[in-house]
Amino acid sequence: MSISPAAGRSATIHDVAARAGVAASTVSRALSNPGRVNFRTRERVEQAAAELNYIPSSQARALTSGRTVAVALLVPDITNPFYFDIIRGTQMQLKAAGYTQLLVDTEESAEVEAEAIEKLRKSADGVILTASRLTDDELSRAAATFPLVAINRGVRDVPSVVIDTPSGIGQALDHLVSLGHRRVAYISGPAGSWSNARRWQALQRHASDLGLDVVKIGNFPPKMTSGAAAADAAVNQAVTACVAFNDLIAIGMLQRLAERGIQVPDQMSIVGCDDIFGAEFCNPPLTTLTAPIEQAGRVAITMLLGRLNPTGGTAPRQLSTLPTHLTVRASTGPAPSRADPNADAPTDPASTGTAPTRSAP
Amino acid sequence: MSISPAAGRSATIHDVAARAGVAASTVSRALSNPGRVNFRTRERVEQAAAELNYIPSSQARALTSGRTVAVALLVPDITNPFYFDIIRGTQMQLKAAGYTQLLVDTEESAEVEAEAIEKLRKSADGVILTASRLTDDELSRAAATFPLVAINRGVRDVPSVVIDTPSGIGQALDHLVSLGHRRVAYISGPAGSWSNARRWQALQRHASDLGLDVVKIGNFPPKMTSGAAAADAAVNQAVTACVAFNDLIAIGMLQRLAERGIQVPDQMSIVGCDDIFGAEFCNPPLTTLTAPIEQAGRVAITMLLGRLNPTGGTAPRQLSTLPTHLTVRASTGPAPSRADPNADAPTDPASTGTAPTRSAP
DNA sequence: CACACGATTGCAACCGGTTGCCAAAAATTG
DNA sequence: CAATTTTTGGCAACCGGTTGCAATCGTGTG
Repeated sequence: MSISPAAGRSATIHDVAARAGVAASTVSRALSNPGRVNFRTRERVEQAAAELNYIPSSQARALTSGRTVAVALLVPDITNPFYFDIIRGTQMQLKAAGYTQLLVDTEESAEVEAEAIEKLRKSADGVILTASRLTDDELSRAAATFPLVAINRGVRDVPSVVIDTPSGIGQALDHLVSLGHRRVAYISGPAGSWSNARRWQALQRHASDLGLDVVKIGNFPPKMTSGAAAADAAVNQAVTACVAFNDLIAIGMLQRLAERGIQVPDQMSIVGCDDIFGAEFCNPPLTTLTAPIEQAGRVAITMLLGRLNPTGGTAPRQLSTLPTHLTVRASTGPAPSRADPNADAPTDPASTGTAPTRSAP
Repeated sequence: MSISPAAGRSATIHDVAARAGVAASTVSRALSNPGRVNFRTRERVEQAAAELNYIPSSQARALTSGRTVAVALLVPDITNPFYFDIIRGTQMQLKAAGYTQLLVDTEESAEVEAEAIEKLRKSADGVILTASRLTDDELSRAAATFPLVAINRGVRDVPSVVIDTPSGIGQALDHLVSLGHRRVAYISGPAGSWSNARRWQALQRHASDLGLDVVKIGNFPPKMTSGAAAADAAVNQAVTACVAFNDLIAIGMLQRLAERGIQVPDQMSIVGCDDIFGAEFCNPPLTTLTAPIEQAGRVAITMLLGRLNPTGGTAPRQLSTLPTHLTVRASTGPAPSRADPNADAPTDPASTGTAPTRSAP
């Protein structure tokens, strides 16, 4: 080879320029703006680049063009398998578009989250927020000055994709009612969670439509370990079925109930939310609200990239709602007969007193 | 405020310089090299920076300093929960050190992997390779020119952290023997996998020490769906126990066996590998080789950062071996009596012919 | 044959920092 | 008090690209 880059260091645009016998600017144009240079010149440049194994520095490019070709994904807690599917979905879509994914754990903290967004402003072209802890106000302010898409958080003026669990909740309740349940508990997730609030709300509304008796139990961190306390509380409340904020808690409950010798679904039915990895093969397999989590990630990226690279014409959608559906597996079954609703639980003679307002068919 | 940055755009080092009444270079030094500027000057600069909410551009900094403060994690398939724990472990350690994680899916392809490494050379300070598909040669060549740590792949001159499954395999086999098993199958993972080869090797060695009869079944992709074929093959081979390449396959087998009405562990014992999320609550809970996966991720990052920021003195370790141990749960049990070893499987009268070389006590 | 215009390509400034080198200022020394 | 150090801070080059503007060249046109 006649001209080669300084030993060791990887080739720069100048090396390519020297080798092709043109100016650096021409190389830049030949590679990123073909048509702006002569056909034959471009060929020479391309060959030189290939020979030198030239890879443009995304850093340097970002400096002038302002585009980093990277998108950050903020999750509150990587530990939660729910986010795995989102990580996966976004990663796939990003890769397809040639973008890089920056993964950031915000530790369930609004402060860390806000700080991360500020930092990312320079090192990413946009951000996906999952289960944001920011206030509505902070959120819409951030969205006004930086490309941003929220997942599972609906706020005015913030593009978002939300998973329509509320409608799924209806299906879940119908299912439970059809199995004869009359008193169900909602196992509440974290206090600040938007999704949690929505689910509880939907559950209340549907329950009152159906004349169901509902109680809300706890606010629990969304972890498997919360399941134990939740399960205990549930049997103590003498409900025959529970709808849990998410599958993690639900699976934790399953474990605890098994430990206590309480049969699922014979003595207690459990419904989860999300249908995460594991819901299908836990014991018993979990009836749950299947959410298109991975798709949510993909859609979020599509929305984000849509506004990063506007293709004229149609403005990108502001809100995408993804449907859920109930997947019935083995953790739900007919309500136990009144005989001994909870052989194992602390006796509570009043428990059957809160009779359903609607009589059985 | 007297001097403020051009409306809208976020503050640059020059804005800070202007506001503090010093040169940009002074600001740079004040912030990154205190001690090089006067105490009072530094204070002024810091205050100006704070007032302007100045955040240095990592891009620009990377351009001159060469350090991007980012580390890439290459995984062959984000779909596999095994990597979730690695993602988590690396993410945690990186965050603690102020680094950013770049997540890349190499699609189980050596080519994509090599390409990614080349790209990353400029945009990351180092790379963690999990289950690399590269040849030993490519790998050590890459490691020679770029900070790199491999997980579960031992190659000369390539810093790596390997999980010592082979020794765990011994424990698993002992366990099976103590339960009376005499003929076990190894459910093989992907053909090219280094870990798979090691596991199979270790299994053979230990089996011959114990006088066990072993067969290798298939090469299966490391997915749950592989479990069905694996399970069928296993019952067909008239073994009473299986050690699977990983938990994913093992769980898939569990499902298939349940489907066919074959009792685990009464008719067939199953041992997994890795102890991924889900192994604990599948049905029955999986006996498996618990691997410190998350820790592996953390250790890998520690090694990598160790060589990125040499602290004089001790050269960083080249190889870190993490122990595993057998976690016995409910998927293993006493070998079925000879009566009807596989009521459900195609009859194979010769199956008991391959008697163990060592007689029972 | 002079002039104009489009296609190409080079020059140079700039993106936002970092850093070697030098000079002014302050402190130390004889 | 002059000479010598030591501090401190500015200048300018540079990292690896991008891009506005101008120069060059070829050719169509009047």
